[in-house]
Amino acid sequence: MDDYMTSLNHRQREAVEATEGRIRVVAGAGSGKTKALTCRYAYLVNVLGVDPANILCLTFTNKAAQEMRQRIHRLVGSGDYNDFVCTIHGFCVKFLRQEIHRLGYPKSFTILDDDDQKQLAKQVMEELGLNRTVETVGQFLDATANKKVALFLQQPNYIDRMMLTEGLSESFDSSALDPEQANDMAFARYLQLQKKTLGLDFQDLIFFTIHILKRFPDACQYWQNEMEYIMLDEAQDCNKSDWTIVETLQGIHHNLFIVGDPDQAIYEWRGAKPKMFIEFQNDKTIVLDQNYRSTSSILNVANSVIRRNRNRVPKNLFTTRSGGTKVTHFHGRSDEEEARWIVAKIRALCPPSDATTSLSDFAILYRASYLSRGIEQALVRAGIDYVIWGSVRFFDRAEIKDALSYLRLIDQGDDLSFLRICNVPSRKVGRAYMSRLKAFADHDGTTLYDALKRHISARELYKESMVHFIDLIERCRQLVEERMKLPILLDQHGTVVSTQRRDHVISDVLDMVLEESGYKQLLREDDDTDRLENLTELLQSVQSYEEAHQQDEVLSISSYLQEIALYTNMDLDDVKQGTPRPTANGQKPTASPKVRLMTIHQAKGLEFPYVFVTGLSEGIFPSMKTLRERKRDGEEEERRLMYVAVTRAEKELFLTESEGFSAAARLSKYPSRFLREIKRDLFVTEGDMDELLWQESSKMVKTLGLDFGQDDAMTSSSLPSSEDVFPPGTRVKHDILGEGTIIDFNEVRGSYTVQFGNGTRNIRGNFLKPI
DNA sequence: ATTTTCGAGATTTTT
DNA sequence: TCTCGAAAAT
Repeated sequence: MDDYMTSLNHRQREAVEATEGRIRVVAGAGSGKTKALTCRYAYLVNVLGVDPANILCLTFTNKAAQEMRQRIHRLVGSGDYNDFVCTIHGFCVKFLRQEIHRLGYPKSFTILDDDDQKQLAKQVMEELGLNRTVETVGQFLDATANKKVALFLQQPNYIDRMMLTEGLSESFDSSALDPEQANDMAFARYLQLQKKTLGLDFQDLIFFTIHILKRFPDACQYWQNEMEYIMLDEAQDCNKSDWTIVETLQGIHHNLFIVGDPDQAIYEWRGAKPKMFIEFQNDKTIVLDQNYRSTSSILNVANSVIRRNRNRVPKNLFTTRSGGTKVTHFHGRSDEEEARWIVAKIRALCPPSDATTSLSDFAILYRASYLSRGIEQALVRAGIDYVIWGSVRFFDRAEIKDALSYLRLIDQGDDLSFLRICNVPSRKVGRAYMSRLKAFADHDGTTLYDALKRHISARELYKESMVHFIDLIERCRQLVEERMKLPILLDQHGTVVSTQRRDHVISDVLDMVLEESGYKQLLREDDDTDRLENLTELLQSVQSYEEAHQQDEVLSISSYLQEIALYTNMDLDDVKQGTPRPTANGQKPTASPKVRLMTIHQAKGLEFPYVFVTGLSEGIFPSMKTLRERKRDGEEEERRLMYVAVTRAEKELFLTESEGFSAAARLSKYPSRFLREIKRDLFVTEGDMDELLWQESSKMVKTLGLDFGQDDAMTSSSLPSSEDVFPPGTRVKHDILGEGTIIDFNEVRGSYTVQFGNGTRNIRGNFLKPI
């Protein structure tokens, strides 16, 4: 601990020791922000003696929470304490498991993922006869989400009424409605169906938490009291509701420590409010601007990118490590050439025989996930191992969801899991059969599965395949019940002796249901080894869960399902118990080192020795769509994204783009403004580039009306970068006006007031040469 | 009534 | 690359 403290610089130390009150830390990229946070947590526990149960430490992603937990663990020692090191959603789940009974929900409420919501939406649309070509399921869900927000803002007590049967469950007759109303009917129906599943989506987790905090003062006070110290990471990416929760929770102790970087705010598109970080009422602000990550060559590029943003609090990152290899720009004649160059570069820097560099030192970043395609092809051709980081995530895979749905059906018998797997593998039930079954269920007021069980012998429903299906589910349920009755045996030391049969109940049931349902057979017939392997892995992860919770009274299918519910978009390795942890820079210990491909958003918070930022073309990055929809704000956020990308690099940075036609942007590709904004002498260009193309780009941008500069000084590369600001008194020469003296520099306009022989003029820097 | 097949279209970012 | 919907085949 003490060692750790001495390794901090004085600002970091100040942050660690500022435990009381409202503290804000502005932490630039690579300035040791996580170090300060984890160390502060350890300081609270080890030096102040605060109980970890009273510290809330909120992160932005599950991955970040995971890493934070591990680093804290190393500093604080073992113990079951890291309960409240989590994402905001993770906190809400913990909160709601304890408090949601106030709203009439069971504490075992489920969390609805995208697929579940789609399922619900489809059902609603089908019922109300909404044409899916007019409005897709996705659009329907977007609209529903928006309506939910509006409803919550206008009348948050709708949540109270959710559980009352009146209010939302009138019978729906869509025929006599005009389209406008039909939409609201669909919305109401959606809420009604959702309520029936006793499930909350991600947004509900937040809303329900806020609602309970507001409506039940005793609950609110309890939690305010518990949360003696609150830390909030990535505060610039929090939205209004996130802030509401955090500000409410700090209501008694007022110890709120927030960390963020307005220059890395890249989630405004989904409602983040970086302004709330900037305007945060605080007792003390600490700025961490010493960068420990990158060389100065890289940092100069980063600074010269971000200083173009007008809406920003000025801050310049610095490093004591000067020099480093100059940043390289590559211009390809086609996207294939761009990809080939990247691959060749990697080969050159990391020859197969070399032990000093590893393929895992390389990251290839892009604006949108579909851009990985071309690069992948080139990598495959060159025989370089790569992984696409966080693309198709383990728990998002169809076979995993199917398997978990079987488990959920056995445990809960709910409609959503039933709908997902009742015909997988095919039991020859289609739309017609399902609507008959639905009629039975509606009539009885039961779930689909219960209705099926009860009426299977009815003429309309009888089907041999379904008889088998029911039989299988029932046998699984019996097995679970039988096993759960077995007591946990402890010896005199309190250790578990013989729970074999009980321990493995979840994995045994899972195995049984996948085998006997014919699900595995289906995959074997398709020779789908990948998916079979995934199922094996799932089984193993269930087993390790069972082992980790051996002594737990609550070990059950539902506890397992609840545990993984929030981690559904993480890789299996992160969820598995007892697996090796990611290293400090977010790398996963993989058997063979691999180049990593990811979107810039996914790269946030990570660092790599060698970074390629690819697809730097107008319309792709910055993205045309963003520019069109959000104008200048959009452009500034894209620029911050560029800043994030650039600051990922430790040793060397490569910026690549190519000519050709961009299908997404529907136009020919030109070098991105973000490239053109960097001073030319900060990077070298490789590849065969026509200087004219470079010049053309800004014209092209202007014709499209997508340049948001307030005047020419901002759009062209004339804005002087900090290194070459002429101080007042400098003698300069102008081609036409002759020699003069700098009087002043106007930061906003990017121009100098110059005293010439015949009076003063405001002149932009690139028209002036020092004498 | 259900399943299969085929072609077209669309692709940001996350909890 | 993947998803979705419509038409053809069983």
